Amino acid sequence: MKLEKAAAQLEALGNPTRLQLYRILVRAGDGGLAVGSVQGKLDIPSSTLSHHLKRLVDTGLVTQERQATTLICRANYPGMNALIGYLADECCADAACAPAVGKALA
Amino acid sequence: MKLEKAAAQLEALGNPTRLQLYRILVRAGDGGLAVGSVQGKLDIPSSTLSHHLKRLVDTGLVTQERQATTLICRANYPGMNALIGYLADECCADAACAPAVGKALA
DNA sequence: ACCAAATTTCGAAAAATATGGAAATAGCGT
DNA sequence: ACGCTATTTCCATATTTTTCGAAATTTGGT
Repeated sequence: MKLEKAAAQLEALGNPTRLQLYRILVRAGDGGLAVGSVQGKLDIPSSTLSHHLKRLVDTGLVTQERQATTLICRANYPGMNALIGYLADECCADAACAPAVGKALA
Repeated sequence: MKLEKAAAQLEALGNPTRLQLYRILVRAGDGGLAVGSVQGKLDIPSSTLSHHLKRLVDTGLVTQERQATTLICRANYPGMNALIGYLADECCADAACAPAVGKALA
Protein backbone atom coordinates (compact mmCIF):
# COMPACT_ATOMS: atom_id res chain seq x y z
CA MET A 1 0.00 0.00 0.00
CA LYS A 2 1.43 3.35 -1.05
CA LEU A 3 1.03 6.43 1.04
CA GLU A 4 -0.75 8.28 -1.73
CA LYS A 5 -3.31 5.56 -2.19
CA ALA A 6 -3.97 5.24 1.52
CA ALA A 7 -4.40 8.99 1.81
CA ALA A 8 -6.82 9.03 -1.12
CA GLN A 9 -8.89 6.27 0.48
CA LEU A 10 -8.90 7.96 3.86
CA GLU A 11 -9.90 11.23 2.30
CA ALA A 12 -12.68 9.47 0.45
CA LEU A 13 -13.99 8.14 3.75
CA GLY A 14 -13.46 11.47 5.45
CA ASN A 15 -16.67 13.05 4.28
CA PRO A 16 -19.75 12.43 6.41
CA THR A 17 -21.97 11.66 3.47
CA ARG A 18 -19.47 9.30 1.88
CA LEU A 19 -18.71 7.61 5.17
CA GLN A 20 -22.40 7.01 5.72
CA LEU A 21 -22.68 5.71 2.20
CA TYR A 22 -19.71 3.43 2.66
CA ARG A 23 -21.06 2.07 5.92
CA ILE A 24 -24.36 1.30 4.28
CA LEU A 25 -22.47 -0.82 1.78
CA VAL A 26 -20.36 -2.40 4.52
CA ARG A 27 -23.54 -3.36 6.33
CA ALA A 28 -25.06 -4.70 3.15
CA GLY A 29 -22.37 -7.35 2.87
CA ASP A 30 -21.52 -9.39 -0.18
CA GLY A 31 -24.95 -8.99 -1.70
CA GLY A 32 -24.27 -5.35 -2.30
CA LEU A 33 -26.86 -2.71 -2.96
CA ALA A 34 -28.15 -0.96 -6.06
CA VAL A 35 -27.34 2.73 -6.43
CA GLY A 36 -31.05 3.47 -6.27
CA SER A 37 -31.45 1.58 -2.99
CA VAL A 38 -28.61 3.54 -1.48
CA GLN A 39 -30.20 6.75 -2.64
CA GLY A 40 -33.39 5.81 -0.87
CA LYS A 41 -31.48 5.41 2.36
CA LEU A 42 -29.52 8.63 2.06
CA ASP A 43 -32.07 10.97 0.54
CA ILE A 44 -29.66 13.07 -1.49
CA PRO A 45 -29.90 14.03 -5.18
CA SER A 46 -28.73 11.36 -7.55
CA SER A 47 -26.05 13.54 -9.06
CA THR A 48 -24.52 14.20 -5.67
CA LEU A 49 -24.68 10.53 -4.81
CA SER A 50 -23.07 9.62 -8.09
CA HIS A 51 -20.15 11.94 -7.42
CA HIS A 52 -19.55 10.46 -4.00
CA LEU A 53 -19.89 6.93 -5.23
CA LYS A 54 -17.44 7.58 -8.03
CA ARG A 55 -14.93 8.76 -5.49
CA LEU A 56 -15.25 5.56 -3.50
CA VAL A 57 -14.97 3.45 -6.63
CA ASP A 58 -12.01 5.42 -7.97
CA THR A 59 -10.10 4.97 -4.76
CA GLY A 60 -10.79 1.24 -4.74
CA LEU A 61 -13.02 1.09 -1.69
CA VAL A 62 -16.14 0.07 -3.57
CA THR A 63 -16.73 -2.12 -6.60
CA GLN A 64 -19.63 -2.04 -9.00
CA GLU A 65 -21.30 -4.61 -11.17
CA ARG A 66 -24.09 -4.12 -13.65
CA GLN A 67 -27.28 -6.10 -13.38
CA ALA A 68 -29.56 -5.00 -16.15
CA THR A 69 -30.21 -1.29 -15.68
CA THR A 70 -29.16 -1.21 -12.07
CA LEU A 71 -25.64 -0.95 -10.75
CA ILE A 72 -24.83 -3.09 -7.76
CA CYS A 73 -22.29 -1.56 -5.38
CA ARG A 74 -20.24 -3.52 -2.89
CA ALA A 75 -17.78 -2.56 -0.22
CA ASN A 76 -14.36 -3.93 -1.09
CA TYR A 77 -13.48 -5.74 2.12
CA PRO A 78 -9.93 -6.73 1.19
CA GLY A 79 -9.35 -3.10 0.30
CA MET A 80 -10.63 -2.01 3.68
CA ASN A 81 -8.35 -4.46 5.42
CA ALA A 82 -5.34 -3.26 3.48
CA LEU A 83 -6.10 0.28 4.54
CA ILE A 84 -6.54 -0.65 8.18
CA GLY A 85 -3.34 -2.63 8.01
CA TYR A 86 -1.55 0.35 6.60
CA LEU A 87 -2.60 2.49 9.52
CA ALA A 88 -1.38 0.02 12.07
CA ASP A 89 1.42 -1.93 10.47
CA GLU A 90 4.35 0.15 11.59
CA CYS A 91 2.95 0.82 15.01
CA CYS A 92 5.86 1.46 17.33
CA ALA A 93 8.38 0.30 14.74
CA ASP A 94 10.83 2.78 16.20
CA ALA A 95 10.13 1.89 19.82
CA ALA A 96 9.25 -1.16 21.84
CA CYS A 97 5.63 -1.18 22.92
CA ALA A 98 2.61 -3.40 23.16
CA PRO A 99 1.13 -3.12 19.69
CA ALA A 100 -2.40 -1.84 19.83
CA VAL A 101 -3.68 -3.44 16.69
CA GLY A 102 -1.02 -3.92 14.07
CA LYS A 103 0.37 -7.31 14.93
CA ALA A 104 -3.01 -8.67 15.83
CA LEU A 105 -3.96 -8.38 12.19
CA ALA A 106 -0.81 -9.88 10.80
CA MET B 1 -17.97 6.76 18.02
CA LYS B 2 -20.14 9.21 16.14
CA LEU B 3 -20.17 9.40 12.39
CA GLU B 4 -19.11 13.03 12.42
CA LYS B 5 -16.11 12.37 14.58
CA ALA B 6 -15.01 9.37 12.55
CA ALA B 7 -15.34 11.38 9.35
CA ALA B 8 -13.29 14.22 10.82
CA GLN B 9 -10.55 11.80 11.82
CA LEU B 10 -10.54 10.07 8.46
CA GLU B 11 -10.40 13.40 6.70
CA ALA B 12 -7.52 14.43 8.93
CA LEU B 13 -5.64 11.31 7.87
CA GLY B 14 -6.65 11.76 4.27
CA ASN B 15 -3.98 14.26 3.38
CA PRO B 16 -0.64 12.83 2.27
CA THR B 17 1.38 15.21 4.42
CA ARG B 18 -0.73 14.61 7.50
CA LEU B 19 -0.79 10.87 6.95
CA GLN B 20 2.98 10.86 6.71
CA LEU B 21 3.15 12.97 9.84
CA TYR B 22 0.78 10.68 11.68
CA ARG B 23 2.71 7.60 10.66
CA ILE B 24 5.91 9.15 11.90
CA LEU B 25 4.25 9.52 15.27
CA VAL B 26 2.81 6.01 15.13
CA ARG B 27 6.29 4.68 14.47
CA ALA B 28 7.71 6.75 17.29
CA GLY B 29 5.63 4.92 19.84
CA ASP B 30 4.88 6.00 23.37
CA GLY B 31 7.97 8.15 23.62
CA GLY B 32 6.50 10.57 21.15
CA LEU B 33 8.41 13.15 19.18
CA ALA B 34 8.96 16.88 19.50
CA VAL B 35 7.40 19.11 16.88
CA GLY B 36 10.85 20.18 15.82
CA SER B 37 11.99 16.59 15.32
CA VAL B 38 8.99 15.91 13.16
CA GLN B 39 9.74 18.98 11.12
CA GLY B 40 13.24 17.69 10.49
CA LYS B 41 11.78 14.51 9.04
CA LEU B 42 9.18 16.20 6.89
CA ASP B 43 11.00 19.27 5.67
CA ILE B 44 8.02 21.59 5.48
CA PRO B 45 7.67 25.11 6.89
CA SER B 46 6.85 25.22 10.55
CA SER B 47 3.64 27.12 10.02
CA THR B 48 2.37 24.49 7.63
CA LEU B 49 3.36 21.73 10.02
CA SER B 50 1.64 23.48 12.88
CA HIS B 51 -1.63 23.64 10.95
CA HIS B 52 -1.53 19.96 10.10
CA LEU B 53 -0.59 19.00 13.60
CA LYS B 54 -3.42 21.07 15.00
CA ARG B 55 -5.82 19.21 12.79
CA LEU B 56 -4.64 15.88 14.12
CA VAL B 57 -4.82 17.10 17.70
CA ASP B 58 -8.25 18.67 17.24
CA THR B 59 -9.67 15.46 15.87
CA GLY B 60 -8.23 13.47 18.74
CA LEU B 61 -5.70 11.43 16.80
CA VAL B 62 -2.67 12.98 18.43
CA THR B 63 -1.95 14.26 21.92
CA GLN B 64 0.60 16.81 23.00
CA GLU B 65 2.53 17.42 26.17
CA ARG B 66 4.85 20.26 26.98
CA GLN B 67 8.41 19.60 28.05
CA ALA B 68 10.13 22.90 28.59
CA THR B 69 10.02 24.79 25.32
CA THR B 70 9.37 21.75 23.19
CA LEU B 71 6.05 20.10 22.56
CA ILE B 72 6.00 16.33 22.55
CA CYS B 73 3.48 14.77 20.19
CA ARG B 74 2.15 11.26 20.45
CA ALA B 75 -0.18 9.15 18.34
CA ASN B 76 -3.30 8.35 20.29
CA TYR B 77 -3.44 4.58 19.91
CA PRO B 78 -6.79 4.01 21.62
CA GLY B 79 -8.19 6.69 19.34
CA MET B 80 -6.82 4.90 16.32
CA ASN B 81 -8.34 1.63 17.46
CA ALA B 82 -11.72 3.25 17.97
CA LEU B 83 -11.60 4.58 14.45
CA ILE B 84 -10.60 1.24 12.97
CA GLY B 85 -13.33 -0.42 14.98
CA TYR B 86 -15.84 2.05 13.64
CA LEU B 87 -14.97 1.16 10.08
CA ALA B 88 -15.37 -2.53 10.65
CA ASP B 89 -17.85 -2.95 13.45
CA GLU B 90 -21.02 -3.25 11.45
CA CYS B 91 -19.45 -5.31 8.73
CA CYS B 92 -22.19 -7.37 7.13
CA ALA B 93 -24.66 -6.48 9.88
CA ASP B 94 -27.42 -6.73 7.30
CA ALA B 95 -26.18 -9.96 5.77
CA ALA B 96 -24.52 -13.14 6.89
CA CYS B 97 -20.88 -13.28 5.93
CA ALA B 98 -17.46 -14.13 7.26
CA PRO B 99 -16.42 -10.90 8.94
CA ALA B 100 -13.26 -9.55 7.43
CA VAL B 101 -11.96 -7.70 10.42
CA GLY B 102 -14.68 -6.42 12.68
CA LYS B 103 -15.25 -9.35 14.99
CA ALA B 104 -11.57 -10.14 15.15
CA LEU B 105 -11.07 -6.91 17.04
CA ALA B 106 -13.96 -7.32 19.42
C1' DA C 1 14.09 41.86 32.77
C1' DC C 2 16.05 40.14 28.62
C1' DC C 3 17.46 36.80 25.15
C1' DA C 4 17.10 32.72 22.41
C1' DA C 5 14.65 28.75 20.85
C1' DA C 6 10.27 26.46 19.80
C1' DT C 7 5.89 26.84 18.18
C1' DT C 8 1.59 29.19 16.92
C1' DT C 9 -1.32 32.78 14.90
C1' DC C 10 -2.34 36.11 11.27
C1' DG C 11 -3.34 37.09 6.72
C1' DA C 12 -3.88 36.12 2.15
C1' DA C 13 -3.84 33.56 -2.44
C1' DA C 14 -4.34 29.33 -5.16
C1' DA C 15 -6.42 25.08 -5.49
C1' DA C 16 -9.60 21.53 -4.47
C1' DT C 17 -14.06 19.90 -2.83
C1' DA C 18 -19.14 19.62 -2.28
C1' DT C 19 -23.46 20.23 -4.10
C1' DG C 20 -27.27 19.82 -7.26
C1' DG C 21 -30.25 21.08 -11.46
C1' DA C 22 -30.51 19.96 -16.10
C1' DA C 23 -29.20 17.31 -19.88
C1' DA C 24 -27.14 13.14 -21.57
C1' DT C 25 -26.40 8.17 -21.66
C1' DA C 26 -27.09 3.07 -20.97
C1' DG C 27 -29.74 -1.06 -20.94
C1' DC C 28 -33.88 -3.62 -21.29
C1' DG C 29 -38.70 -4.92 -22.49
C1' DT C 30 -42.06 -4.57 -26.11
C1' DA D 1 -37.09 1.76 -32.98
C1' DC D 2 -39.43 3.55 -28.75
C1' DG D 3 -40.11 4.39 -24.18
C1' DC D 4 -38.89 3.66 -19.50
C1' DT D 5 -35.89 3.47 -15.66
C1' DA D 6 -31.36 3.88 -13.70
C1' DT D 7 -27.39 6.35 -13.50
C1' DT D 8 -23.86 9.54 -14.99
C1' DT D 9 -21.95 13.75 -16.99
C1' DC D 10 -21.98 18.72 -17.63
C1' DC D 11 -21.89 23.01 -15.65
C1' DA D 12 -21.82 26.43 -12.30
C1' DT D 13 -21.31 28.14 -7.54
C1' DA D 14 -20.32 28.36 -2.64
C1' DT D 15 -17.32 26.68 0.61
C1' DT D 16 -13.29 24.62 2.40
C1' DT D 17 -8.60 23.35 2.28
C1' DT D 18 -3.77 23.94 1.57
C1' DT D 19 0.13 26.56 1.76
C1' DC D 20 3.55 29.58 3.82
C1' DG D 21 5.92 34.19 4.96
C1' DA D 22 5.91 37.30 8.56
C1' DA D 23 4.77 38.56 13.00
C1' DA D 24 3.47 37.17 17.54
C1' DT D 25 3.72 34.20 21.46
C1' DT D 26 5.45 31.05 24.95
C1' DT D 27 8.93 29.07 27.90
C1' DG D 28 13.14 28.65 30.24
C1' DG D 29 17.82 30.11 31.11
C1' DT D 30 20.91 33.80 32.75
